[in-house]
Amino acid sequence: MTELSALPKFRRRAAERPDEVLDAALALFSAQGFARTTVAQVAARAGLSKAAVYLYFPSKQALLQALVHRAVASVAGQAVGQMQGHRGDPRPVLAGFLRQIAARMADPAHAAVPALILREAPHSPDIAAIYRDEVLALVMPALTGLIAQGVAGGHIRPVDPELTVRSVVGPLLIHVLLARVFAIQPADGLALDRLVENHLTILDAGLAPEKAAS
Amino acid sequence: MTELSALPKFRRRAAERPDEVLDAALALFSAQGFARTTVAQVAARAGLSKAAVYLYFPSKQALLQALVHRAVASVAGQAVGQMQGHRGDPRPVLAGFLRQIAARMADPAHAAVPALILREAPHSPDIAAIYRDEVLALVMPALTGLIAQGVAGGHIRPVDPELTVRSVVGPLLIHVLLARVFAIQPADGLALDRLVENHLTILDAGLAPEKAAS
Amino acid sequence: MTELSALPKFRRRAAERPDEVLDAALALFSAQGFARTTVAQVAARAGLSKAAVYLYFPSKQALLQALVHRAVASVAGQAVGQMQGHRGDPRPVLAGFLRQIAARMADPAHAAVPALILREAPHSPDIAAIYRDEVLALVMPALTGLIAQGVAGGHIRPVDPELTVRSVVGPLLIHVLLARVFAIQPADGLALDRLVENHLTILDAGLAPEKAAS
Amino acid sequence: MTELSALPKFRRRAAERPDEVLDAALALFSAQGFARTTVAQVAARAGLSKAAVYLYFPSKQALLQALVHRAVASVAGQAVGQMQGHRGDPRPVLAGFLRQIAARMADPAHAAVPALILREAPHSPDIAAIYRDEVLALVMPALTGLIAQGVAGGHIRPVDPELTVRSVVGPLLIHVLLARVFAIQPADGLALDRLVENHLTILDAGLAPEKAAS
DNA sequence: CATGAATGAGATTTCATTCAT
DNA sequence: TATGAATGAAATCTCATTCAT
Repeated sequence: MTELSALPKFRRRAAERPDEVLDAALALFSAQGFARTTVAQVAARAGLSKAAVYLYFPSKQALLQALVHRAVASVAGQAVGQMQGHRGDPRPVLAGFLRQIAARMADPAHAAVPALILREAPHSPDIAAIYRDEVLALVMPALTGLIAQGVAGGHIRPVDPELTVRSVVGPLLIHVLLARVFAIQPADGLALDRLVENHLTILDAGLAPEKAAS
Repeated sequence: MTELSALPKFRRRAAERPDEVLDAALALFSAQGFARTTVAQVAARAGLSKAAVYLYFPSKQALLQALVHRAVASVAGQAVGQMQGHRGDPRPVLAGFLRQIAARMADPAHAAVPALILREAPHSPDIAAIYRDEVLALVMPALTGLIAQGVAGGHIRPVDPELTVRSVVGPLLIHVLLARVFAIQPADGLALDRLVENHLTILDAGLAPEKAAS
Repeated sequence: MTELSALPKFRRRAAERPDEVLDAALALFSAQGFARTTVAQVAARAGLSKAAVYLYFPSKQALLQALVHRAVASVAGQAVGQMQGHRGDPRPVLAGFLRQIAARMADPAHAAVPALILREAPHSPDIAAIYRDEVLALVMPALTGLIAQGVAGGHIRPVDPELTVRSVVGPLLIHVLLARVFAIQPADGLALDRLVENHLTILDAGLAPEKAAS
Repeated sequence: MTELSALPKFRRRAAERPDEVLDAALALFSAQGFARTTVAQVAARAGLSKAAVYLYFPSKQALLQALVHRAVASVAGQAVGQMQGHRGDPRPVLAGFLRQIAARMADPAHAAVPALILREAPHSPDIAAIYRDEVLALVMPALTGLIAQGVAGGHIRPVDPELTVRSVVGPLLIHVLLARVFAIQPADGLALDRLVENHLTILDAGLAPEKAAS
């Protein structure tokens, strides 16, 4: 499967192993759910014995946590930076942000973890916490602040910044959810680009300050 | 225990039993997830023996299906009727629709089933199918049609009706999801009303036809 | 396996089952030790499935506890009664007590539980506690009190009552231990009677008050 | 690699290693029992890798055997010598022997092996055999012979020498067992000295030849 | 209609042991 | 000599499901 000679049993490459195991786990957890996936399946997919999985992760639950951690690391920071210091009309920044998320969601591998979290979080408070603390706690306030600043500067209509965040990102997320969970999507496929542009049209006008009528 | 005649001890009301079982199942599935709930727990909560559950439902999976069926039964029809024949600006109808959903979501009992479905659907194509066929397949086209008609009549901006549906309902659904899954909500609680009104403000302007300037 | 017709699978007699399981467990734990005995072995010996064992006992450890409890119930009371109110020379009572224990120890079934406890107690504080609290805490003070009263009344030499208890019962217990653990015993078998009588000879003289020589 | 020169960090003294492993094993087996102790724990405590343990001992069971062997090595000879050729009243020799054992038992490190053996012997005939053959087979006959000679010489009462051995050593052993297993001991601690002296008082009188009354 | 008793088939986790380096 | 990596074989415990009553 790799290269050179075929070493049947022992392969001894510890450094890569944990990641391989997490890859296998992600694929299976996403496809079947955490509870329905057995450690044996993860091991088999990673090309290891069950016991070897426990060499790297102390429990099945730890596997899930490590998985989420790995996926979540670095996700938030990128986007937040751009918003932090922004002054002026927030709409271009919001547009950029949505397009960025859309690009990420287009890759099923990236969409898999949030989907997994959405399903497992209710039963695993720790899983929910990881995502809440490492992603949402950073991104949501940044968005809220961005909008608040826009309102203050008169660049956008006087809306509730915190609630408006939902109006900004909700449509994109629901679009992906509908497609992934119920296979409900436009005839020409996921059409994320079109979805984003259509939504931005509405958002742009929806947030525009009232025309100071004469 | 319920009706008129006093048969307090020897209650043998066969007709209500299945519903009681489903009530128990819903509560438990919602709280712990389908896979983590045992038939024994459902039976205990319904005040029956495990075997009795199998008297009414042939399997644990059937329990879930029946549950979803029951919840979904009449949900769609109500809303669809109002949209079906509407002519003119769709925005008031959309507003009414959102307020209706919001009212329903405010009751945790009503929000439970969609949340459950969201989590179980990926692993149970049949569950996804029930919801898709009995709810989404009715509501989504109705909304799409309503918007298309609004565009055609010049009441709203020329948007893609199918994609705009996401912009209409997404914010509300994401709001509830954030609150339920990650406990992320405004300081003053779920604030569904405020969310809807804030969103409608944006939506109203966002969908408004371009001012024919000059 | 039992009587009448051969009912291959279901036997339905719940009342006797727990005791049958405990019997099986005692036999196996005694022969192989607790850690080396599997629940599967216990189940097989009791003529049940593994799962059925868990129907009656929530864990393997609980099996051990129930076992000890059952064996220990009522053991202490009998002997203690005779000592409680005794006045006068304690030696006949001690002799009776030792003969009673010896008779009990002659039956391997009775000796098994103390032997088991001796081995498992160090790792299972709860097991040690059961025996300590339900047997030793009753018998040892009774013996101590009996001897103290004998000393006070001048019937026996002024010995330390608490320590003398060891001199009374130690030889018998060590004899059984040597035989069971190392198969070290007289040529003619366990010879419990001879052991007790020989020990009583020594004890009788050993405890006798000093001849108040003239 | 080993010799003279000071290599404080890079210590590679192969010769001591097996003993260090046995030390670790003894501590752990005593504290947790053989079955509950893992080879990994032993290795960790000895500051080695698991595999290194297998370099010195072919199996976990061999570890236990070596342990017992080492502990047992010189134990017996000392005491036996004194008894072998004794002529005259055996009681002073018995007293010396008991005091010697008591002194040894006062050190938990010395008491650990017999306690361990007591627990593991029933499941490991080889372990029982080591102790039986290398300790008991020497000490018990020596004690028996000593007593027999005392009886023959009229120094002590005509008792059964083999059984009387139990009366001599049993109390001491039971005292230690009660303390170790059930934490049952005098208020002022293990009090081994007092126990021995109290027991010797009884034993002295108990073995004394009948007063040739007139 | 209802249930107590029972189980087969697994799931997670552990651990003594081995081997390439 | 020493070890990190790996595993086969088991052990405990769970659970959906069945059947005699």
